[in-house]
Formats: sequence, C-alpha cells, structure tokens
Amino acid sequence: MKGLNNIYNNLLAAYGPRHWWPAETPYEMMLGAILTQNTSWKNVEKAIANLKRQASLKPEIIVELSLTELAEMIRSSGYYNQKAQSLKALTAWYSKYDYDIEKASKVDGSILRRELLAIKGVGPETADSILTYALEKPFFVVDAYTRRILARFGYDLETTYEGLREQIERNIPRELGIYNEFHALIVEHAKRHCSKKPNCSGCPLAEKCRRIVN
DNA sequence: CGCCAGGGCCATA
DNA sequence: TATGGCCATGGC
Repeated sequence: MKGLNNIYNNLLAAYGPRHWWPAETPYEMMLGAILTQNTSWKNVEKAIANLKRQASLKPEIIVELSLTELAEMIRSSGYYNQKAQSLKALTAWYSKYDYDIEKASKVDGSILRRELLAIKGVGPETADSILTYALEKPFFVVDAYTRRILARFGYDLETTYEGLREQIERNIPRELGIYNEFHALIVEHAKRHCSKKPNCSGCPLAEKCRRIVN
C-alpha cells in the first residue's frame, strides 16, 4: 500500500485531529459501538441521550433493566431487540472487570480481543473499536468507509476483514494515536466526500490521493 | 416510494 | 469462504 502514511497526513492536514471517540466515558463509548452498527450516528445520539436520562448511562443500572425496557430506550438506533441483548452481553463481560476500564486494560490486547469477539453481537469492527477507543489497545478499525475510500483511491485490497486490517497495520506505524486518528479521519472524509455512489467530483483529495497511490 | 447509515448472526453450499 | 436473509429506525 504505497503512500498510505502520506494519505493519512493529507487527511490530517485537511480535517485536523478528530479526537475520537465522541463519548464522555469508556462505557458510553462501548455502548455506542454496538448502537452504531449499520446505523447513522444521528439515530445513535438519541438512544444515548435516553440512556443518560433514564439510566445515567451506568452499567450498574443497565444490568437491572429488562430487555424490553432497554430496547425501548434505544429504539431510535434500529435493530433494538438484538442490540438490547448485545448491550446486556457486553455489560456482563465488563462486570468481570468491576466496570473498571483500568482493570480491563491490564489484560493483553489479543486476549481482550478474543473475549470481545466471543460476545454475541460483537463482531470484528465493534471489537476493534472498543479495543482502540476504550481499552487503548491498537487494532486498526476497518469499516465500510475504510474499504470504500481506500478502493476509491486505487489500492488493491484484501477481501476479508482480518486480511484488510493486517494489510493496513503493516503499512502504518503501530501507534495507538495513529490508529485512533486515521479511522476517525476516514469516517470524516467519507461522510463528506465519499458516498456509496462513485462520485469523486468535488472531492478535494481525490486527484492528489490517486497520484500518491499510483 | 427506494436507498442508505461508522454490522453481525445464522443457515446454506 | 462466500453469499443471502434477517434485524429496524429515521433522514433524504
């Protein structure tokens, strides 16, 4: 992936540091990762606002809620029955560490990743988001935007999730800060200039990035 | 009306 | 391993 670092630097220059993830606490970040699955962030914000109002967004309160109550609070995020169960399962996992992100972070990253992937409703993207943005373990977060943008710029990409993640990780410095910003910048850029329809007209970086890659 | 949004699970071949 | 159906709201 020739020039991937250069692509990153151009995105950073264009948009500045994003300082992700948009959440006040690690627990809020983790729930947000579930809620945003295949769902616009706008719909997630309403769900999070409800959880703050009605459960103070505390795991000790979430565990006491019935599935029906929880589902109703997150209704706006879609798939609310499945996601309510996923939030419960994730919270149950977190309880092993006494709802303490510092305790969880003491565990090796690859072990945490296996634990997260064992939770029903947590797939590779959600796991890597939680690892990077809550647990501070660097695993590059691959989402639909990542694949679309890199393909649009002209890279030849691995087809599987793990394949693409490792391909990217081989081509940028293995640093938490880089992983954190790069993924956030990709989302920012995609929302503005990389819709599903291949419309690169109007994208301020399209030409430059294609030159870097080719 | 259809398409899309910061996926993942499950059944099937 | 790679498709296909399913989950579901809200914005456009």
